[in-house]
Parts: sequence; C-alpha cells; structure tokens
Amino acid sequence: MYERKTPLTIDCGLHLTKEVLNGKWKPALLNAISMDIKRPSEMLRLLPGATRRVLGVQLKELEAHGMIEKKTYPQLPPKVEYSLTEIGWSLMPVIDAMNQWGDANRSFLETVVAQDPRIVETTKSACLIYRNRKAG
Amino acid sequence: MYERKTPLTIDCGLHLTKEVLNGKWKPALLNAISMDIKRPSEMLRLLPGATRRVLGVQLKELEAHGMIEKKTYPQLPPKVEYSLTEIGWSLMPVIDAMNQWGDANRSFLETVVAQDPRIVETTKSACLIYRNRKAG
DNA sequence: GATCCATAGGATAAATTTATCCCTATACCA
DNA sequence: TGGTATAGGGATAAATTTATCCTATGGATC
Repeated sequence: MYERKTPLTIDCGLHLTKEVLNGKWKPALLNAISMDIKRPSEMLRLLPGATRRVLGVQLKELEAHGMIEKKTYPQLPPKVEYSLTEIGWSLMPVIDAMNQWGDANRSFLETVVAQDPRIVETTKSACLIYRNRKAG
Repeated sequence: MYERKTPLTIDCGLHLTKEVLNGKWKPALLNAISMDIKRPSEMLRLLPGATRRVLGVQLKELEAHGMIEKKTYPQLPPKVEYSLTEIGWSLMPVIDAMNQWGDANRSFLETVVAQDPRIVETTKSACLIYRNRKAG
C-alpha cells in the first residue's frame, strides 16, 4: 500500500475538514447519499465522469473516516447500501454551503475557472440530479 | 506552462466551489486575509508548513479566480497586500462552516484521520492564529 | 562586501491522486 | 453458452499538485 511521505497537516478545523473532503468525488458522494442515492451503481450513474474504481476507493475512505456506513446484503448479485452517519449528517450543512455558493455564482465561476490558460476542456456531465434531501 | 489533460468537471456548484478551494493552503489563505493578514510574508509566518513558493502560486490562482485582489506598492523591498473581493467575502461563510465543523469535531477527526494506515506522521504547525474577522 | 528583507517566478524533482485495465464471484436471462 | 448486473480490489500508468532549489531586485545594516 502507498505510504504517505509528507506529514499530514491537521492543525486547524479547516485542514481537518479539507482532509475529509479531499477527493474529487467525495462531496458529490456525500451529497448523493444524503439524497437517498445509496447504492454504488446508482452513484456511478449519477456521476458519469467517475469510474467505478475511484468511487469505490473514495467511498471506502469516507467510511474509514466515519462519515458513512456500509451495509452489505448477502445477495447475488451483490447489494450494498451506504448511509450517512451522525457525524456525516453534521457535515451536510458544509456541503450545502459549498453547493449553494457555487450555484449562486455559477456563471462567474464558470468563466474565471475556465479562463485558466492551463485548462483545455471542461465537462458538465456529472451531478446532474438534484433532489430533495432525504430526512436525516 | 503545464497544461491540463483531463477535462475539468464544473457541473454543479459543489465542483465549482471545490475548484476554487482546490489547493492545500487556499482555505487557510482566504481565512488569513479575512483576518487582515494581508502580506505574503505574514501569511508565510502564519503557515509554517507552507513554502513561499506554494503560497505565491496559490495566491496567484485565488487572484485569477477573482477571490482576492492584489495591491503592489512600488517600494523596495517590495510590499504587496491582498484583500478579499466581494465574491471572496461571499465565500467566507463556506470557509467558516468548514472551520467550525472541523473544530467542533476535532478530537474525533484527528483520530480517524490519523488512523489511516497510510499516514506516518502528522503536523499541527500551521494555522495557529485565530483572530477576529476584519470588517468586510 | 556580505547578508537580510520582501516579492516573483523558472526549472525540476518528488509526492500524491486519478485513470485504466484486468480479474474475481454468482445468479439470471436469452 | 454467452452476456448482464453488482461489488471489490490488485497492478500500473498517467495526471496533477507540492516541494526544493535557484536567480533577480535595491536599500538597509553589520
């Protein structure tokens, strides 16, 4: 297994939160689970830009960090459902704040972000579904 | 210059916000500037884990994304001051939410984050200063 | 004259994260 | 038999981000 070589910075709340959300799809996954999209295959369909592999890895990390719980059904084909833990739910206001700020400033952000000369291409293929939040 | 090879995902607010905050020190820098720590040298002292180089790069990106403004004083030695733009200020509630959630769950998070077998070492050397928010 | 201050940024190495590809297992369906 | 669905995860390549090191500026200070 890969072993980190640089000390992880966990000084302030900001860095701790950043570490938990550190992963391309983690906020989107938490958001999806909060909206009752609980099976990996559903998440994969919801986030076409992601691969099964990455989602699996990031779900595992979220689970290891205590944000989500995994329930495996002894069935075939396999069935797995994830749900937010209590602390996972407590993180949702942060996710919501990020989501809302980004949406509220969408046109501006799309412009400045895409203006970056390093960026050649952008995609809007993911996170297309917005639903009501499942009752926690 | 480095050119991105993978399309940037900018579908939902979540990803847009993530892109703006994408950088090890960006949330901490925004937080610092909001607390009237406006000169790069001050930020460097505040964040001992960071190098001058990285802070410079990330400040430049924040500026390019319109979150901060740079004022250069024609002096020697050079003097530069950063300040939050209007949209930068509007992002502070998100930063605050991250900061507060992380602080509120500090002991739990320090445990689970450090439990990761990939992690060999952690550091708490940065973000040590908390002050009152400068009036926006 | 050497050194430090404060800032900017080039060049390159190293670290870390993502992407790709592949294989496992089993029930069901045509 | 062959393909589909569902989930897990190894191995490795590629992409991206950070870290290191170095050069430049001009005045002040030792």
